[in-house]
Amino acid sequence: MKRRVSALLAQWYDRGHRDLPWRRTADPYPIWVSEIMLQQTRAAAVVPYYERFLDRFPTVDALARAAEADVLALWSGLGYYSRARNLLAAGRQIAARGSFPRDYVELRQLPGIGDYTAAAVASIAFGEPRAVLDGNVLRVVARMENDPGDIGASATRDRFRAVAESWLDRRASGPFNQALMELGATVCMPRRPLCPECPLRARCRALANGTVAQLPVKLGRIPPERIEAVLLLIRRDRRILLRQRALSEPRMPGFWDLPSPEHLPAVRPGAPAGQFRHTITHHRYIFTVSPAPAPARLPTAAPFRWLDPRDAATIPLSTTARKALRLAGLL
DNA sequence: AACTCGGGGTT
DNA sequence: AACCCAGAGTT
Repeated sequence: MKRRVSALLAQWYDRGHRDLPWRRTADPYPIWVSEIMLQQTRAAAVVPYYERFLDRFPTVDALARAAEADVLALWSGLGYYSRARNLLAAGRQIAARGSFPRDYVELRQLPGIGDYTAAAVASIAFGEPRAVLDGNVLRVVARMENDPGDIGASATRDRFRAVAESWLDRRASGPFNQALMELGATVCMPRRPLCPECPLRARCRALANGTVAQLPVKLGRIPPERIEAVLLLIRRDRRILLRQRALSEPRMPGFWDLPSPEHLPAVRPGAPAGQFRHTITHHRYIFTVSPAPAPARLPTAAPFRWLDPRDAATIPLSTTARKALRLAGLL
């Protein structure tokens, strides 16, 4: 007697799963916010940001009225800041329109909502029968089917999506999708998966073939690039000199950061106070933090301001600046 | 299809 | 040091 994948998943999920805050609501707005924060970000890292964000912006109208700098300040440290900008832009579209999008097609048109997020919100909030395809699902499908296709290739994704859709419980798509992702996150993990505990082990072709550890296949990895840079720690009384990144800069436009020597050529950096590492995608930065005397006059080419570290949570401050201030014992 | 996102936890 | 995470936008 072969039971459906969805039945095996549902029984396993109902026996116990992580208690995540966005699973306690049926309101599409917080579900949407959670899905944006969860893009390329682990659930455990999202939880405190999610709580703070919804405390500050409890409704889509409250979000729509917010200043972008305030949204970015709450996002500061979570990374991938275009998510926050797109979230705000989409929230303003929704508020202007007067109603929350009601299905996958409408959701998919909003900035920051791609195939995954549209399917996730549509299924979890509205019960629409859409299968999600995220990193967890790709891994579970690759192993269940023992499929060595490159998960970065569109042909593989189309094939895997068809499998997920064939499993989908159309009457309970939200719980089904969450159960499948939960399985990938807590049992069918990238390394050292817990196959003996897996509710799908009897149907897993990779387990039967002994190829679990080789799946999924992901080709075309980019080698990391090492970049060294200096951050200047310039103090006046209790305050620290910050420089705002230009709106035209590709990375983190509008964010406040510590200045570097190229921004203040007249300043002579002192002996380093320390170093820290910072990684994003394939860039590995090594920052040296150097105290320096305040310049007699600040250049006018870039906007500067003085920050009392106690106000650090109120502005969009880069994580590198936070790390530097923490290293210096100022935060 | 390739590339980028100035994160960060886990192994 | 890899690996990769409830991905999306741009070129």
